[in-house]
Amino acid sequence: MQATDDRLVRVRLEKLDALREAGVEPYAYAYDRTHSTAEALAAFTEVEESDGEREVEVRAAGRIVSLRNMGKTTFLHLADEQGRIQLYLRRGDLGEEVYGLLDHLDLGDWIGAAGTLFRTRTGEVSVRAASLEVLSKSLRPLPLGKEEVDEETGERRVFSGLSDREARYRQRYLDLAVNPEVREVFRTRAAIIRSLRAFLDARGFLEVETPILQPMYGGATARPFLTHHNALDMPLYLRIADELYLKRLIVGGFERVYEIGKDFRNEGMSRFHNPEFTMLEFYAAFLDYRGVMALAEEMMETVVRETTGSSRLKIGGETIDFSEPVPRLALYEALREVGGVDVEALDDEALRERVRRLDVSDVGSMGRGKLIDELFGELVEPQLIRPTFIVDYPHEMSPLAKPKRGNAELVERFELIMGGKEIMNAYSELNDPIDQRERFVTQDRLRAAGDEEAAGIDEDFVRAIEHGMPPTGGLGMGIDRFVMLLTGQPSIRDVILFPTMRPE
RNA sequence: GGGUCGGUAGCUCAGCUGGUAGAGCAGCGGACUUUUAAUCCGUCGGUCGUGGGUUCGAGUCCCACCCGACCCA
Repeated sequence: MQATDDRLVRVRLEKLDALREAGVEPYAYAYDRTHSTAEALAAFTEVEESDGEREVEVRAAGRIVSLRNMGKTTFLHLADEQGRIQLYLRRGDLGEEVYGLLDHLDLGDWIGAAGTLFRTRTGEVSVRAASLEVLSKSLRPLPLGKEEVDEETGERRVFSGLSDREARYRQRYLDLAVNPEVREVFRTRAAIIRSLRAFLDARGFLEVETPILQPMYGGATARPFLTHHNALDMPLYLRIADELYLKRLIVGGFERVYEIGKDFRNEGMSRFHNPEFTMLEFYAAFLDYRGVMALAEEMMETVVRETTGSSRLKIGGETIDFSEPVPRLALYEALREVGGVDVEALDDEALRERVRRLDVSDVGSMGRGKLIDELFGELVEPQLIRPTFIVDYPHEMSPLAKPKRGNAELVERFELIMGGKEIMNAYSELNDPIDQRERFVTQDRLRAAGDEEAAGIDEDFVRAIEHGMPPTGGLGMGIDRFVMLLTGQPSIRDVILFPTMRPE
């Protein structure tokens, strides 16, 4: 296994030496590029369509991704970030010495070439090279697949290549280098985040950064990662949510704040869960959850349109038009109509029994809120492919949300479910410090009773809102899952550049 | 944590009921001055995930473990 690897590397090391002996530095410092491959192709087409006479000179640089040596002539493809262009090299043009460098070049090497553009007999726009420079010699083979472009459909068919998922995640550089469509996913991811920022910035939100290392965790129900600060000799947690710090900023007088950053949850991994993931949270003074919902709806439509070019998007086989209003459905109603369970008609024990039937572990320790959450997750969520706002959650499940006006059993909260998964979570933020303290105390009791997901009492947070927090609406959104939906990727690992893996 | 599937050459894969490992691509040598999955001739390359076991003989059967994918908790 290692043997072939070593042999391939050795051959390339020999070529490296050969280049140096020929007086060529195989690791260049810079290259004066005039055109990207895409720009070169565009420039040629432009000339061709106008006068058709003028010669176009280009200096292009990239990685060798295909190589066809025909003796005194060589064809190769040079790939840069956005595309590729063919190079046509002739011994007669380059001279013995420069053409001879090709003997020491391989797939995967970075080179720069200058020359004029022309169209080959078979119609491909190519660079007829007048000079050639080695920019970086590769010592390991890239798992490049051969590919064929279908003349009629323009579709690329790749033969071989890198498809092993484990290798793709562990050595993402190879995945990116060899599979251009993977680069596209991450470009779209960046565009989505840019679009979210622009949306919030334009509406008066201030982007802030709050601590990732926290002396106590909170703002969500999840198990945290624990670390230790040596100089202070104290435990620190990696945050599970930004919420409690962002609301402190609302107390401080910033009326609209948001943060996009990593949260960390020490839980199982799956197609939808990575231990570290990216979350957007925003808080806006003077809005309740209805105001947040309106904003969320507009934000979603804007981002979908800006990043996919259309407000229509295909999710789970259905075409969804994000310019249409998102339907709202009360949680209990959803459970009744979609899940077929009338939660309100069941007492705690009957509810527990109903959940037990779903084959859920640890039913015994679950409170009513958690039981309802389980039922929803099992029976309703997977069926909600089209975006749907689920509203009005039980009080018990939401220790940071305001009671619902007219029904103190419920809180003013909504989740956006889409593609069968929770994407957003929002509420009218609890700003009554006395109520907040009581909720924390209840949570603390659950924790003492063995609920590892329940948080403790954050005294400083209570103290902060004792100083007065205006009515505020807040929202959290899982960026990774949102990107999955917008890019059609089946696993969260396909939208995280370096997903968490066990060591090799 | 449980179930299913997978881990064989650098990459992508084949290897039937156990008989001592193969292809394509990449590599190496050669031919070829408009090729494009270039072609043609020749050639190198493997502790078959790891460790045990069964057997005259294990990539193949059994056990344990490691890594991954998918499904379930």
